[in-house]
Amino acid sequence: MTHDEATSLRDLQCGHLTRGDEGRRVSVCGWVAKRREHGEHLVFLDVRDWTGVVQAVVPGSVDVRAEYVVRVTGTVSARPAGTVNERLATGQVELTDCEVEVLNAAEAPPFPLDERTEIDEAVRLRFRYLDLRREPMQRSLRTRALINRTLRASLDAQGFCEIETPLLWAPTPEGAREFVVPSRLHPGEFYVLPQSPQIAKQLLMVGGFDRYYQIARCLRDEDLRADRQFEFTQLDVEASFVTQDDVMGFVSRAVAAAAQAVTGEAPEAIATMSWAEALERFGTDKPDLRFAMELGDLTAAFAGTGVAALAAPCVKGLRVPGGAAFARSRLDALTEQARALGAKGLAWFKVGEGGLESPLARHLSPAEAAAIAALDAPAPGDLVLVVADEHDLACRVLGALRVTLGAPPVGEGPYRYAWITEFPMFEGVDEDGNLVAAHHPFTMPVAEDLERLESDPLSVRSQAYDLVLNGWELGSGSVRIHRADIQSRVFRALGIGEEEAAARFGFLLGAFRYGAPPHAGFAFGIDRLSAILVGEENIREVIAFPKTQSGTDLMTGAPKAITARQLRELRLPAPAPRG
RNA sequence: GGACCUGUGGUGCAGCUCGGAGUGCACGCCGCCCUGUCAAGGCGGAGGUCGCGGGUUCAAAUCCCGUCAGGUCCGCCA
Repeated sequence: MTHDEATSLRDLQCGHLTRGDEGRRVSVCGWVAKRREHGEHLVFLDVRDWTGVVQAVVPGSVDVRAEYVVRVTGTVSARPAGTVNERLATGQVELTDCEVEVLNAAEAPPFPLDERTEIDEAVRLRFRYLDLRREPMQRSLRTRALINRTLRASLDAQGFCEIETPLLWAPTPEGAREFVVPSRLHPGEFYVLPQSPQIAKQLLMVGGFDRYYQIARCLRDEDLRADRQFEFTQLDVEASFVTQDDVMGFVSRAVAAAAQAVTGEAPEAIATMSWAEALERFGTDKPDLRFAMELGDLTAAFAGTGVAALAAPCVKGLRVPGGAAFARSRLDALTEQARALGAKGLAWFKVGEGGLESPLARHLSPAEAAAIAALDAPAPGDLVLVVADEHDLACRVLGALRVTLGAPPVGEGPYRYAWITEFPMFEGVDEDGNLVAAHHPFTMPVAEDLERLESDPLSVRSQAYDLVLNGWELGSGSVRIHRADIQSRVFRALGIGEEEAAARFGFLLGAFRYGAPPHAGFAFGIDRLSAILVGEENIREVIAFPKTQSGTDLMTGAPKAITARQLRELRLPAPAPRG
């Protein structure tokens, strides 16, 4: 305890009473967790605050029940022999000769606030203020606060300056769908809420703040998931006169400090892997390194194969330990999943003592069968899944099956971090035939690839890097383009004309004409890091007031209609009825 | 936009496959009893449009169709 927990109403918090306080007459405040009545002359009250529970012994009846807010004044006493409760942190002591002051009565809560009962999440969200009173939410949000202040301390110590940036920003249509805010003073015109402080922080670099950070709220009007809310929080970092390695160092130190603060253990040094290697070995750009099951390459073995289903530019295999025992229905489900991901099919081979068992087995040449049987670390009783297709698709399909078959829950240790580097500059081509930026259009290409920007753009790598933890993308960053000539070439490659660039990012490009330093940055999701470090698989568990998957708030009822007057002031037409 | 899972007193479940009276369990709630309990105990009681609508059937919590809500995922998330 670094602060004085006493207030005008209390001397100690409930969970902090110990034998050392014996004999003191003290007051505690909290909620009644439990009442155990033994007739007119003896009542036990468990009084709870976030630090824990203490037993109060009341000589006589007392008119309280669960969740009443009380101030209890009593004498800290060692419990009589035989009544010590080992399961309670304060179980050596109790408050005796108690006077109970009811600070507020309470109705019976809609669900029990103990930890034993799993409550439907919709009910928890409707009564979130009660859910927050429960121990798991207390632990999650307080751990998140610890992460926040550890990140701040680390970046402060590394010479970073915390700066806030606007929530009301200008529309820059690109990337994620933006939340729109109508302007009252300028009818018909709009602010947008920032998807991230990306452009603002680059302007801070031009402004001479050579190490900036912010714990920033970001807003994206995209569909929600277990790891995605409309609004989420990023540790946003940008620095000048740095390289990719400098930024990765800053972030690695901050994340390591936060992880150590929570788990008590320093994470091992974060491995670095190229995007190409991650795709080749794990079939994804966010590999879960907690388990093996790496993809194997069978392309050479199947070059010129006679099996039509396996004739493709790329043949990849995945060994599933013990998978030979899978029922046909399970194999069918895997095949279904592979098809849903875009594969034409999924070939499976059960590895038995006597050879391969599969509908395709008798069509294989001996060399092909041997290659499958030898894949990875072969053992009888395994299953080998094979996808033959274009290279990236084959890898991604098996990468997804690898996670389905092998990944533990994300919040389950150990924690395995990885830096993924050398991303492709462009993801592919959109409907109009223009290249699509893999990161964002201000990302610097790898220097030695720059000469191919026009001739072979899809082969150009970028100086972008992701931080991955247990198969979740924590965040990403890049070295930014600070030179107008390179920026023009990238815009041109993306099909963004000079006029369009000026309209969208004019103020940024203008700023870059007045001496932009070389700079680079990163941003990672504090919601995701917090969820993983507290052992949850869903970021709603580390957010005080989250939205449902359909974007509603079950407690406030948001979103809601606004009044006709509000609409008039904003010069917005009343919306047409739904349907 | 799409796929799948879930919905039964305040809470958590069972019942649904194979239709037969809202049947059951635990917690909570209300009343009474109880001087060392701590998931206290004992006795009694209240509490349900089985998410909603339609269909099949002599009969629907159960089968079928639709719909709403919550969740997981695909698309989307530079």
